[in-house]
Amino acid sequence: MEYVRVVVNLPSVSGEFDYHLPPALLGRVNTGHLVRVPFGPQVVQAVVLELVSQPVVAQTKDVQELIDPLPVLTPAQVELARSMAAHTLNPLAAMVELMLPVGLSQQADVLFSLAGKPIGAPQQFPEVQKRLLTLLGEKSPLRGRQIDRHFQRVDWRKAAQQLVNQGVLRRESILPPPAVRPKFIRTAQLAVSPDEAQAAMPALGHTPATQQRRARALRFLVDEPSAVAVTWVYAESGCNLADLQELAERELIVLLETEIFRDPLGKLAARGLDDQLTMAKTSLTDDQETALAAITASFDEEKPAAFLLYGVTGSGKTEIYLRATAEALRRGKSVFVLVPEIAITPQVVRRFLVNFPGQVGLAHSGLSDGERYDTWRRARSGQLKVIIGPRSALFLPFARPGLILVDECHDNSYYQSELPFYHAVWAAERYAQISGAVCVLGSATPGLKERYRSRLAGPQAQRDGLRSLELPHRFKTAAGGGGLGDLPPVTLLDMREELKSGNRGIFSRQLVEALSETLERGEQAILYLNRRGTATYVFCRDCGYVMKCSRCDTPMTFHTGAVGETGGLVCHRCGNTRGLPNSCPACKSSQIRTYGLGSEKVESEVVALLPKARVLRWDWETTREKDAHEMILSHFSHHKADVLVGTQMLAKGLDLPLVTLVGIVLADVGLTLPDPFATERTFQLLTQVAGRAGRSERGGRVIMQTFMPENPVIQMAARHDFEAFYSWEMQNRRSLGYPPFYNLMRLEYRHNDSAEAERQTRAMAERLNRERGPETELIGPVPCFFGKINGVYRWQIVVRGPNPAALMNGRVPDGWRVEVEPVSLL
DNA sequence: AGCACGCCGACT
DNA sequence: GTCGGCGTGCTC
Repeated sequence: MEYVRVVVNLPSVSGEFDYHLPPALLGRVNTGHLVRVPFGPQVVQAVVLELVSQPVVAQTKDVQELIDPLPVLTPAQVELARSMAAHTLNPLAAMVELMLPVGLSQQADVLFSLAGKPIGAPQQFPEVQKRLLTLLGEKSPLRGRQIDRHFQRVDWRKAAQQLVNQGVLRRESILPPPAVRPKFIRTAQLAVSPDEAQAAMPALGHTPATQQRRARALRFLVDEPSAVAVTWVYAESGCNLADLQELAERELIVLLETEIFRDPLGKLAARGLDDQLTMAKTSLTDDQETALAAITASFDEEKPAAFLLYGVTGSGKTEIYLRATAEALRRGKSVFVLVPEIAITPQVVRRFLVNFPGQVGLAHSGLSDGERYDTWRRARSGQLKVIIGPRSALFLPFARPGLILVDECHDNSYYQSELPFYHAVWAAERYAQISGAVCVLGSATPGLKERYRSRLAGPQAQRDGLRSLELPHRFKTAAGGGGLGDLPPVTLLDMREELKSGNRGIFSRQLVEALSETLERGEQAILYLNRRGTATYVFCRDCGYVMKCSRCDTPMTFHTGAVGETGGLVCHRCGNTRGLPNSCPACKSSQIRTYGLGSEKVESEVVALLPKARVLRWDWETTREKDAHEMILSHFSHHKADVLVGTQMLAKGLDLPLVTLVGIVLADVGLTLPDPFATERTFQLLTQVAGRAGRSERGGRVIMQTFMPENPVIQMAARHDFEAFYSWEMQNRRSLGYPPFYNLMRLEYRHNDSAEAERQTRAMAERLNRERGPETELIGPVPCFFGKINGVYRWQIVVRGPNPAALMNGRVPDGWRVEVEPVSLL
């Protein structure tokens, strides 16, 4: 086995390449190792996929170097990466990249320097070349990426190449070393017995001041049983490094370099953790026992199962996660806990931290590269046993995964809707199969597809099924109190009637009344609106013209905070802003007004109607800053506000026991979108938000305002009737040929010129039509629903069939974005 | 990602 | 006649 098959770290290169192992590396390189290899004219990083005895090509180059003595990927991860690449049509390198910590994986670069050749009259060079020569005259050599910073939006590479051809510049391919490194601190430790140290104290320096300083340092170390950071010694004794070096010279102490881990949990732990969050001492309910027993039993099966844990809000899923985790740890296995967004699930995170102290790592976007790298390394070395985080947390390198939990598995944040496209729930299941782990998908509102899969029978169930576990009853939560009733009753409120009776406000009279009663009782309320901004549109009452973003063709939204004193318009696609128009751009009428409502508007209305209410707004706008989620949530849960006004985020699994009223300001939003998944998303959001009410013995109620009370989706959501919705929507999906009955693939083409985007898309449609089988059909080509983003036009084709991805022959055509099993067709 | 090879338009 | 545009294809 003197050859390796590698994937090179260039995200758009999809192939696998064979290299020869030089004698010095023989036996030291194996699957998962990170190496440096020559690739064409450049030097790049590569990850070893496998050892091979015979390369597929006659000529092979040598592996240059082993970058990290330990593998950066486990064999199971390599298999997962290959499996994901095949399923999503992404290049293998892009999947491997997901698994490497930022900073460790380095892209190749070029190094430019002056060749020392005398340059004639500099003015004979074009502008860009002159600038390059000046730059390199000041600082040389420079890496390509450093030069990039000096030339924004200017293509300097061609000019540089010309100078290289003329012999004025020299260039070489380089591979920068990893940008992250283990962090070390200097520590000191007593090297002699306390008595010996005591004896040495009088003669530690020539002057009394020096002697006393060194004696204080030594005395401090006598009291410290283990190595301490030198900065501590400095602080305690006023000594400096020279003093400690002198003490070390005399062999009274030793100076050490100790590796420390940048620990993102430091801040959390310092805040103190509630011990009421430990696993309930009380016994589980029968349903919980049954579910836990099934999961536990599966650990010891030859082929561990994938479960769908369907539990209504407050039914105690977290308790099962905790106990299943304990079981996995007892078996020496590690555990992944995937959550939609870590900032929104502080309770779940805390409970894991409290129950498994020192073994839990957090992975999320707020970490620095160093913290991320250290978390990754601690997972690799086995110091961490449990990882909690969003979809990317699945890719940390545990040697022996035993359990993969996906909380709120219906949540769309598990799908990465940008390149490279992938679904973390699919990956979690696949990874569990590969590594022999148990997979548990938990949700209060499982998706149609998961539910369908949990009800398969026979060989289909064998191949594609989920084992169903149900927690149909609400449970006494750790944070809650007494026994709980059923899900809260929902009142459907016909807003057309309100209009007819002269109420033109955004709240029905019943909702206002319920709000004020709730606050009088000292309880809390949530108002949910699936929108941001004060007004959805600015439109002309004379001609109907709607203000749109010039770059995106998307209606702009009014925000009081944007664009100066009076407020202005914001495009939520691209962030473009502009002021409010005084007259209609189309017909010059002055009757151009804001129309619609958003969370800002809801907030100000509540303040106007109930001046004493303390209102908090929680939406994308108010959570831009770091830790804003936690601050808003803790503020509200400590009852420092009475009403929480918010958008989508309210639907996630919050536990707010004082909330007894949920008002859904407009349930209709989302039901009219041209997307086969919009109905399901809306139903899930509505039921999730409704579930926020009455999470304690105080009970609760929901008021759902709508302009279409006869709409079956709204009615079923109001009844919490999952079963009815399931069969209703399954029938739709069946008759329209959508998942889970057929699979979809979405192809998108983007271009500055709309005609070109259309032309390309039509050409692709023709090709697909020629190659498709009779069971496969195309929807489109059509412009996307969001047809223009940031000045770029988008067209798409949706392919529907038993296996539409097969049409691509494993590759995405140049310039196309292809989504296999998309979660939205907008 | 680079870079080479390759085939069509405006210049020393 | 060449310089150079970027289309296509390859890198073990």
